[in-house]
Amino acid sequence: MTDTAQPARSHRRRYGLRPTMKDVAARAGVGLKTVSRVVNGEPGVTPDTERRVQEAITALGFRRNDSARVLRKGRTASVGLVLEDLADPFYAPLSRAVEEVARDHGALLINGSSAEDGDRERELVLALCARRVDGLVVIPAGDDHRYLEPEIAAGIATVFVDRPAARIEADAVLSESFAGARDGVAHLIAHGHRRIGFVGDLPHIHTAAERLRGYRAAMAGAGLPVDGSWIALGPTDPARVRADTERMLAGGGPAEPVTALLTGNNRITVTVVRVLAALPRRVALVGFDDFELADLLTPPVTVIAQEPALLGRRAAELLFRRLDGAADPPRRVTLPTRLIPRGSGEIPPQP
Amino acid sequence: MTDTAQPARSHRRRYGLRPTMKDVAARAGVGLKTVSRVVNGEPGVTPDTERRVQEAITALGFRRNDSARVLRKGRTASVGLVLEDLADPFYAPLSRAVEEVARDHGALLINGSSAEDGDRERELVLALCARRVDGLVVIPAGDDHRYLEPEIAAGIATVFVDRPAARIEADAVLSESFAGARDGVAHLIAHGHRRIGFVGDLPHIHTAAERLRGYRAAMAGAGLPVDGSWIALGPTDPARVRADTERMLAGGGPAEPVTALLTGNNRITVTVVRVLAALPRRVALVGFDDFELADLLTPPVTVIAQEPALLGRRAAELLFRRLDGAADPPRRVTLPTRLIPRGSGEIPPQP
DNA sequence: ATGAAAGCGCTAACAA
DNA sequence: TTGTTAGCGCTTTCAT
Repeated sequence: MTDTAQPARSHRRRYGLRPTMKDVAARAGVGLKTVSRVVNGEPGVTPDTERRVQEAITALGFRRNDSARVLRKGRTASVGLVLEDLADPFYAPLSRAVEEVARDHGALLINGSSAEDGDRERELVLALCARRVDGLVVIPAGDDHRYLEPEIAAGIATVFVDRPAARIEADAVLSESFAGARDGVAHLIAHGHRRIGFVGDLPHIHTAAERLRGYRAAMAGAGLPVDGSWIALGPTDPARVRADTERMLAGGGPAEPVTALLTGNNRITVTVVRVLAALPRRVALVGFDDFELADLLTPPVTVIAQEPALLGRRAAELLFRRLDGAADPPRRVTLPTRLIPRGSGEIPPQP
Repeated sequence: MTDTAQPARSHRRRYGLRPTMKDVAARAGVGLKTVSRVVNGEPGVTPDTERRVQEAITALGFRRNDSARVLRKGRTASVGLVLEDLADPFYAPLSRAVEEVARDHGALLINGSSAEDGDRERELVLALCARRVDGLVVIPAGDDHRYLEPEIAAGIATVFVDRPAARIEADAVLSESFAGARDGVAHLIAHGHRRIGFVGDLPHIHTAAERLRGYRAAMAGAGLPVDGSWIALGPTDPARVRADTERMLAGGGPAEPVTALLTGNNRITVTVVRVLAALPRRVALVGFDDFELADLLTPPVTVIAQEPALLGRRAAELLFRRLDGAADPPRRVTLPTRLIPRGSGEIPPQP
């Protein structure tokens, strides 16, 4: 028996009487390298030897230690994904798509939520780098990614998605936020609205800024003035959105209240839908991002749809292209959005 | 300069001119161990030496290689999560909660989707074990988890969540599927229904079987017969659910059509809501799992709510308790469900 | 306070 | 076909 000397091996982990290749080799009566060959399916082992090794493996419950393998080979066959919130219905399909592509390339996915906090993003990214993930897909929260420069220089491929990197050149896969928002507002204008509000995300977030720009462009393009009170930017949490929206709809200031709204993302849209549902007056609504059940609400919600799964897939594909050696300069891929009229965006202005 | 000899070091990774502690030590003019002390914040380094080491670290862009560290220390400070689908709105908060707890314990989360396929689950779990994750949280898809025995024996703590392990004793955190379904059906019966259908998941899935059992128990408890055509089990994909539901609502057989439905999970509920929305006749509905916007539909959907985030948190907490050495026998934690009446479950029977 | 040596479990290079 | 040796980058142990 090999495993009787337990107390003497106090340097092993508490539970960890993990057999190693050496143990397997001893048990099978072969050399270490032969075990390695069998475990990795390399050629040059007689069927008979292979069988004996396999037996030893199952008898001992051997499982190759990938940490050691990684240390030797340099590649971890894993990629990191850093996003804002795993539980956000917009990011869930994105992360699923990244996982799918990673799987096709034999890689595991390690992921973490930054909670929209730049410091936490940095901490997470660096932890992933310390683990030597082969590559990173990042939905950035921070506003300065120079901390990634040494990592990228050291060979950790990095692709940003949904928002571009700040202060460094890097691959990015984005949706057309500007054009999408502009088209959404133009759609409302085409339906007769002249006083249109925008409830958006924090302005330092790239997509939020772009969508605001799109909103302004559409208004300016139609020669419509924009009152300051028609724009409410802030965190996505429901209380803030609710308060801002109610304030905007109440009017009260010198300007008359808006008759239509553009919302900056799916979380905001859902909260605004709740506010509007409780309102006697009918207010038109176009929401950025599609969301489940939008078509079954009353009225069904008109949206500017992105394809989160496609964002994720494209980002991951680009990442693996880099890992395969593609060395052309950083590229920015942009995916179109699509306006889906469902009802809420076609409500005419009501006083 | 230290990094001029690039071509000679062909054994390094393509990009990977990663400085090591040795490089840092050379540059700072100190010993290797001193660098290790600084990097890990261990005591016994003069402020002056520490400063020199820090300078070398930033100058070289050094980042500790955690693979090597893991190899030495035995612990990876990471846990694995295997679930059915990252993008499922039920599992997203669960995985988020696991991540949160892991983070509190300084661990990273590695996760993968099994796509409800037992082989893929096994493959994923074993890949995670090979990476020597400290522990695993598993939403099982397979029906035999004996393959995990050597891993668990070797010290990889494992907690099952949402569904119990099959054919092994292991920790599990579950919702009360039986009682929840039974109460949901009892609710429909209390509102006058006598012909109630159940549209559920594949019967080999533990929760699906339990919910079916709950359905039957409630019907039997009220002395109501159950026609075979009132039960439709199968995969969650919309086409199947739609077809089965339409068939059930059409009646057509010897039994009269059902006047109310219990649906077995959130994905199924959403599809059934779509079917019912297109129907002239009003059919009562109670759905297992709460879902976003259920309260804004017409009618609002009565649900049996679980708390996915709590499931995840409890599972992760139990996992880390195990990792901290808790060695009591496997336990099964059960969380209650809550019936939330919103309208669809209170519709009286219509012929 | 600091460093030298050994070795974690594996793979690459080279013998036999 | 099979085995031996060196060493991946780090932590541990033990000297100094």
